[in-house]
Amino acid sequence: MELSKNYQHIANETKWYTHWNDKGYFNSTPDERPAYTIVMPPPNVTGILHMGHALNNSVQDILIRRAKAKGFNTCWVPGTDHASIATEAKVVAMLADMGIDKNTLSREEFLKYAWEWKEKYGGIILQQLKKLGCALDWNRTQFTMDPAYHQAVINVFVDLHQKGNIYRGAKMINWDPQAKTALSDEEVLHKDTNSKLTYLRYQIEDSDEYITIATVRPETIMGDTAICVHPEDPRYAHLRDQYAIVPLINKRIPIIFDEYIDMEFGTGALKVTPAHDINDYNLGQKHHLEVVDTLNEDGTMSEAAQIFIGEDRFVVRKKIIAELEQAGALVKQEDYKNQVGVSERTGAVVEPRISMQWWCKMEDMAAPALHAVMNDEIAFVPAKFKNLYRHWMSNIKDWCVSRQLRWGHRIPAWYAQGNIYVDADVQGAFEQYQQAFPGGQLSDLEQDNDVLDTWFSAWLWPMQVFGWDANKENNAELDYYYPTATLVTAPEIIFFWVARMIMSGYEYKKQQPFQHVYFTGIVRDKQGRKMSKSLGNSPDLLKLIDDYGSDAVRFGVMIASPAGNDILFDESFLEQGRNFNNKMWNALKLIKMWEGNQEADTQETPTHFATLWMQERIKQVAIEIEDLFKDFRLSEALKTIYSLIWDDFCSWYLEWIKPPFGAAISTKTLEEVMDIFEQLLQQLHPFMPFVTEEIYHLLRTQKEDLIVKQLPAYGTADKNILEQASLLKQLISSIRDTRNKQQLKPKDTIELLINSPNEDLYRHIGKILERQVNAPSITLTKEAPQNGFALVVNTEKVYIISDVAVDADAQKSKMEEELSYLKGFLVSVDKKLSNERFVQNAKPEILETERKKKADAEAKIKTLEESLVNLG
RNA sequence: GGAAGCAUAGCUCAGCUGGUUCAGAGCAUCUCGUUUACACCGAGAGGGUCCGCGGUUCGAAUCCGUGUGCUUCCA
Repeated sequence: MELSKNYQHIANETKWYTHWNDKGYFNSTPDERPAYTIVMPPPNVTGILHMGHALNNSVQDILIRRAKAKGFNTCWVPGTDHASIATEAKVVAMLADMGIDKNTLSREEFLKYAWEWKEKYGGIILQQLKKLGCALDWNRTQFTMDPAYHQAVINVFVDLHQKGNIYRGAKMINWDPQAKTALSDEEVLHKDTNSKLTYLRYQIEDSDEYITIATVRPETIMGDTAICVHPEDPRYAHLRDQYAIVPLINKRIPIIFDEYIDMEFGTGALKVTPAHDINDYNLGQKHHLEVVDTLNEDGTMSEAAQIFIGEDRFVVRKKIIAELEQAGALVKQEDYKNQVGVSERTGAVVEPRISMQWWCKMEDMAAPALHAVMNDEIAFVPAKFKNLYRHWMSNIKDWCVSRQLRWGHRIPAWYAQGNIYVDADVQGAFEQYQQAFPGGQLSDLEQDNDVLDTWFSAWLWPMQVFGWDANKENNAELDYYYPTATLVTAPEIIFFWVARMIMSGYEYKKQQPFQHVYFTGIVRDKQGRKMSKSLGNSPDLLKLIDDYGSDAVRFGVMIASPAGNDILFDESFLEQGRNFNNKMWNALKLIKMWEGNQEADTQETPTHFATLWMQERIKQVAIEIEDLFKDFRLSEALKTIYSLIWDDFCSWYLEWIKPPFGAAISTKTLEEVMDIFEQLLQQLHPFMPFVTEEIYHLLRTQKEDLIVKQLPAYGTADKNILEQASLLKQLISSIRDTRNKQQLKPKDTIELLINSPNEDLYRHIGKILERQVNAPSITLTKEAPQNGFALVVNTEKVYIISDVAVDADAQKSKMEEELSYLKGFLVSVDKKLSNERFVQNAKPEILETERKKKADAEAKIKTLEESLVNLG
């Protein structure tokens, strides 16, 4: 078969994904093997694949494929999240395009549109993950609004309510006036904003005196119910028990004193608006102030504002200034930078608002969850995120779980005659109601209109995907797959999701949901900016996969991204990955060429040392990789394999065994090189699954697929052979360097004389060395030749004789340079070794290496000096 | 205002438990090279006071403190 010039990724990727899938390699059912389970962080059903997903899912796929090769029964569960706010926003936008106002639709009508939208556009992202090669068990695909999932969520709500952990109450929450829903603290982003600090004067009642306050929200003055100053502020001490008059509406409000006030800020006097600021709210609670809510749910002024009723808060902020100025209340305005909270989903400026919501108490659930992470029952990778987690968990607040949306899990609470009945279904609620009111009718019950926070379903994910339900006995699947092995996610959702899954896991399974949490970094663009839709700086991932191949994309996102470190995405990483594909492809071509010209060889080939070395090298690297995987140092592992294949295998090994032009290769060597290549492909497979599987099968007929091939147990490598090879490499490099500097052409041959203390070694490496430096033969000698260019490699004295005139000064100065470096080096080593404290304190193996360094340096110095003497 | 992280070659970054076979990779630069695996390549080379300062230690890029700069999270 003719192999193409370069590796062609497009056809292969589809071919192999289909093959793996058809063979059922992705599917898992419990058996006698240990399980290795990962639940995929379910992307939003509205989502499309971006770089963050590529990184996140590459990591998971690597872990899964590696575990497969290690004999685990791997199970990777895909799914999507219904994403209340994000999805509802999309559906509302779609309706608007169709000329339909959401508010004119009944709940049922709206949900019909929403489900239609979900069926049509939702879950595209799962198809896209196939292009990335993800070994997901598609039979287990879940959606967080599937009927069983829904039931589990409802049951948890009811259960927590019965336990007294869920309650209804009016508190100040973050209100998104665009989506018209409550948000949790975690859903609010704080943005630096250029604002105006407005100074306003309020007249003191029954006097000509004024008190000046500073505010960034002049439109809220109608909601003022006090002015607050510091009790020790001499400027205002005389105002105790006085009242001030709110401009424009002439409302009488008390002047109160509280240490909360920062005397340095503004004028040291604060207008207190309990309905529209969390700090003011707390102050109001403390001083029993009236709460006047001057805003409607859509951010317009309410009746309570008395003026500007129905106009938007930001319009009013501008308009009111003119009126205040006319009324003589405006003192001045100055530029001011502050942080404004905006909704993570809609971008609208969030209003603090007092509102009746459902709350989940967190304190009790937080305790075991905190403990588990602190004592590494759940190990964070990297561990630095433990700090962040501890901080949040120790200051945890009750969780606002209700959202004023329609798309989601509707809260299972029914209202009748002023009472609330929480139950899994209306029938249950009705029974409760009848107990309280025996004559009550079913039609009296009205269900809560709100839905649950999306994370209130997501936090059950690792359990529910295996059929868990609070009202059901555990099942065999759950027992087998849970706790899951590793959760791979972004640090951004450590509170939203990770912490809450840990809490629900301990609450309901009395067990951690996962053993490790691997935090990926955030993918940024070249300038270090976060990739986002609004910036338009996320590359089109599917196009990149088409252009470079999935393997190259995986390589690109993995090569420079250790756990928890952000990655600055650069297309040159992908080029590197693509080139790597091609490198392996060409190695394959070379071997296939040899296959066409081979002959059985009974004798050991003169280059047999090469194979011996490569086999030991693989053992050495296999052990390194095993350790790296244990520590989740995946990018290090990839780098290690990359270098093993490119440098050791391609650059050294293949060149060493390459038969002379036109000559046949020994069948035995060919078998060995294929064995070796297969092992390398297997090590690389989790990172670059498609290209490795393809080459593996083209190399020779295989009984099984690489994806399911089990890793052999590797023993320890033979140190001697590794050292000998290292010397051989150094000899080759040094001699080539000399050839280069002597301006020798590749075709020019050289005569090589070597004065070596290890003459035996050259029986093994001599032939290789000759070929690699284009020397027809090597002469072992104890004499220095007259006309040779001398160089020293370790303790080998090498003389190169060629037709080119030798620049004796050049080689002399180079040797002297090296000699002085070595002497300096020897002094520092000697200094250490003669330091008693060092000898006493250092570990034995450190001492050993220092002694060896000393011996090596001395030997080298001796060799160099002898050579210098010979140079004259 | 509170907290965390980062600062290593021109660029993007590795460097685990402190010990010059760890100062490294890729890209970029320079020299040479198209003898049939690969120019998406090969052989070589150059390039860093490991942010400043102080400390711990026999020994620090690595640990501690501090300053500066950048980033992020929280309020």
